[in-house]
Amino acid sequence: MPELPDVEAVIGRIREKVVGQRITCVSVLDERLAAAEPGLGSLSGRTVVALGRRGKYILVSLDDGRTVAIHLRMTGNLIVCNRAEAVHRHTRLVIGLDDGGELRMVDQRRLGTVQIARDLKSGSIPGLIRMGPEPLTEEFTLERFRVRLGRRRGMVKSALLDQSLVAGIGNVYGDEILFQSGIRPDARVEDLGESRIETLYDKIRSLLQTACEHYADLHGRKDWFMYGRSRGYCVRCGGGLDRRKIQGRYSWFCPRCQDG
DNA sequence: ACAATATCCTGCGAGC
DNA sequence: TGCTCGCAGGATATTG
Repeated sequence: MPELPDVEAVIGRIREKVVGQRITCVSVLDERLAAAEPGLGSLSGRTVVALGRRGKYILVSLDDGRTVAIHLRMTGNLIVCNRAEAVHRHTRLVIGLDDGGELRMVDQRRLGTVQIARDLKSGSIPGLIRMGPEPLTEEFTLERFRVRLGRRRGMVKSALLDQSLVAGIGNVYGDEILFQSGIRPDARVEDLGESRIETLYDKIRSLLQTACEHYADLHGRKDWFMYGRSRGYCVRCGGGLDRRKIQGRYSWFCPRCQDG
């Protein structure tokens, strides 16, 4: 489920209940998770000093300088609840907290990952090494976007899904951004032209910003492409949507409203 | 360099 | 009822 705004929402929901807490115990309920990161038990006794985000990664900073990088992939979620509460069927990791609460990672499809880095900058988390600029910060400038986009070819949707170009965009927000920009997902990057590149840049920023700010109301936004996408029609012209498989997943678009 | 495909997983609804 | 198929808001490796 999570793209940049979703990851932000998860962090916002749990931050106050986690930061400042000392970890009392760790139990890994999924063998693959345990095998991929054998050091999870060593988190016991440490205190969480901060919660952050890089791309779609949730970064948990500890008092010993280490960072736990959590990626929720398709179905992952983080919740904080009292230890007395029943453990949901798909719970893969439980981190006990000082105050009697528990941070739980729930992930139906088990594609989510948890990795511990001794030092975030050491490059021990492969997915973070070539992570592109954060779209909602000043490091993501039009100029930088233009240059990086200019160096590549192929379909625009592929470019948006590439985390090394811009961090945090996924399949759904990618479609939304392209709809707002009036650009087809299978348009070629090399054919875009200056004005469309600028539009794309603006929409990436404005859309992600709006989605983060009004995250709770997103479901009811009937003027969003996402709303019509799940129903197969265009929220602007009312016509039927087309879809095309790009990067192994479907991109939805309106053939009338997205011409470029 | 890019595109298509397979892979990692589970579960849901559609269609037979 | 039960089966198979396609699909799901992700990332990566491999092959053409």
